[in-house]
Amino acid sequence: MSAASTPDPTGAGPSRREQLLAIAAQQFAEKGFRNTTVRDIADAAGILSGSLYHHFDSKESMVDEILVAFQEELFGQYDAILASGDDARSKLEAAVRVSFEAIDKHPHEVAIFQNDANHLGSFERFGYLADRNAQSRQVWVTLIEEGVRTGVLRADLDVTLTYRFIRDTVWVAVRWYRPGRDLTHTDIADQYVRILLDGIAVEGKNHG
Amino acid sequence: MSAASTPDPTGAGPSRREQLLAIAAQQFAEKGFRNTTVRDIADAAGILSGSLYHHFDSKESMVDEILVAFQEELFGQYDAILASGDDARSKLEAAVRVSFEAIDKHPHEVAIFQNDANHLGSFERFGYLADRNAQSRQVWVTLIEEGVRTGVLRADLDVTLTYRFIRDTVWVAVRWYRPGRDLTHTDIADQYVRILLDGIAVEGKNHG
DNA sequence: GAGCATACCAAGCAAATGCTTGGTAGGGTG
DNA sequence: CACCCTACCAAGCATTTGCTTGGTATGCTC
Repeated sequence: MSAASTPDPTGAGPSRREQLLAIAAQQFAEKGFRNTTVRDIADAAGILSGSLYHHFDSKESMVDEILVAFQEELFGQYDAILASGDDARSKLEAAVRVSFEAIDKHPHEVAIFQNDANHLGSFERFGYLADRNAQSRQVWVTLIEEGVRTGVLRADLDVTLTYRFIRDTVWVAVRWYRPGRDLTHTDIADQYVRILLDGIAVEGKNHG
Repeated sequence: MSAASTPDPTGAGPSRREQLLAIAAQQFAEKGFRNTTVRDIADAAGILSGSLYHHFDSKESMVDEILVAFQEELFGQYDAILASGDDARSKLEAAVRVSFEAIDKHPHEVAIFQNDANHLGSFERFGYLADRNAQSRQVWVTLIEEGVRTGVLRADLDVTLTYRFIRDTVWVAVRWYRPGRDLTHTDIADQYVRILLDGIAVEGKNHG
């Protein structure tokens, strides 16, 4: 038990704070933010609930820290894609792939975002969630519109509806995708991109 | 106040029990099952929380009644589609349309199912949720496999992945669809079917 | 008008929950 | 050794939550 109370002087591993955040993220993802008690988190960490308040101000500040860190990483990748000189189809594919990679690397964070962003967003403290949501919409809409303009995507697409279709389809996969099973996130991204772009029907059998 | 405590002898309108269930469904859909308190429901109904227990055994029995009624209606429609003599593509389209119609007519029930089925399913009382989930999977997989067999759908489809793609894409729409706005549920179903079957790319521009 | 059913109130209880307070143990540093 | 920092415990408080209990008002029915 002495190891648990010993700080990490070498700085090699994650700090105790980061360890606790990872544990909290898992709990939040599994049960939702409001349904996770500070005692749940503390139990999972092997300490008492009161001890969490040595590291964090509140339960809210824990999710806050979790979400902000994740979003900064994700949107950094989106920005890089937008700034690249590739054609619209390649950029769209890249954005889908980056998203599935995020599900693979940060499943808890994505799940929290999917399940609790709506509820958390109603508090002033989490107003940035709405901003990030708008930013995400901007990324996808930009890519879709560029695709239509350059003749890569069908001109009769409802851009907003298509945006929702892509967004929902990609992120909702966090509900069933589990790393390390038969299909890798790259496999899934491949097939999703294929369905999204070309549909599931046999080519040339399109109805009018 | 006397009207509220007067039963409906004609049998024309919904019973008080049904009224309260509708109010509960809305609350559950908005805030989730566990995050909705019996006082929330009672407040929305204009009564005290204890009075709810004149009508229902528990908070759980309320969701139970809500979910069972909804599922019976939905799966009755799926069964009718499966039993019809239409071709695979028509049946697949019909199933998608019926699902969007369910979102339109019973948004609260669908939302509860989407958000809380996982959590509720861990209790023995709600074991039927897993059964219904399996039943739903069976419906879609049957339709997809028939489509592949009859040459309507691409033979290289991963059936399971395609099933998840369709299921997620359809039901997650409950998150943003609001009845009575610009797009009707029929409009949305049309476009979703089109994207699903033929993709968003311009025909003949398929890569690979 | 006596009996009964429906719909509700008023009050409260036991458990759970977020958070606080005061204290302890152990290691590093001067 | 004195001092301080990190990490934690022990105990508990105020509030919230699901649910219970005993009672009241209203209208229907015979």
